[in-house]
Amino acid sequence: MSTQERIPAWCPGQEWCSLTATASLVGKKWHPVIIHRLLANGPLGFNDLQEEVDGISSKVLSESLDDLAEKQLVERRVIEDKPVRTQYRLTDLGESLEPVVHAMASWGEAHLEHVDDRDASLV
Amino acid sequence: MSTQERIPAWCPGQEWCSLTATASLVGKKWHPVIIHRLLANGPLGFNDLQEEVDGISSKVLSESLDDLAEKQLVERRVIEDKPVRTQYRLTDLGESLEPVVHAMASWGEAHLEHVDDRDASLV
DNA sequence: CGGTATCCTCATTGATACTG
DNA sequence: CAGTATCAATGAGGATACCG
Repeated sequence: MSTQERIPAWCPGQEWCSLTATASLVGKKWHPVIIHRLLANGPLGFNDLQEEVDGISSKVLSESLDDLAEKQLVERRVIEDKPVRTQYRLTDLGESLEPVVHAMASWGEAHLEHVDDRDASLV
Repeated sequence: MSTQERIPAWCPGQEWCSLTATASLVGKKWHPVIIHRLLANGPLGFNDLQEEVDGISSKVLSESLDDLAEKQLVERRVIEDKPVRTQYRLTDLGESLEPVVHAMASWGEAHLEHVDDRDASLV
């Protein structure tokens, strides 16, 4: 994979390029959740993962996993038993996102929870 | 602002809700950059901010700031001099995102830089 | 079980121009 | 300086169905 795909073309070499590049990974709707689930529950099959990430369609999950695999954050491993199984696991690079995902989750818990105090009708 | 807008409706009360909620703030293309610039360079006027965030159109900057203000991460302050000036600054809630933005920027620097070693034609 | 293939809708972005 | 208006383009996401 080339830099072109990792560093967006419109990013004009600023100080914050790496920030937006990270956002383009972690900012996708389902990517942080998928990473979070794989961090928590180890390697998972496709359908297991779909249940973990409740609400995602198989199409979007498939596309997300393709994207994550292309970015070398997730590794797809086919187990050649019968019936054939598939496992998705984080690569080392993917696991290295743990602090980022953790920071995001922590912030959400700390700062969105007290919003619920004002309007606890949901959640 | 109600919980409905902060916690996405499709988020089924899972463990990772707060994660996706954070992602919906920090995952927007320009939001982390705007926050980063405001963290680094204090209060800024509209046009100053547009220069800091090189490449953003005034329309998108305006919309992003509206969004950030609505989420109480950024405060808009009109200075009633002549000519009228505007200042955008982070709220306390906005500043509390510093660890998240920092984690994202650090990860990007640490893990995208060595990609450039393989293809240093850009950046 | 582990996906593709369609089709559709809506959100986001961008370019450009214009205003008080 | 600080935006708004308009319009076009893109693409992410969702619903559903189907396949080996």
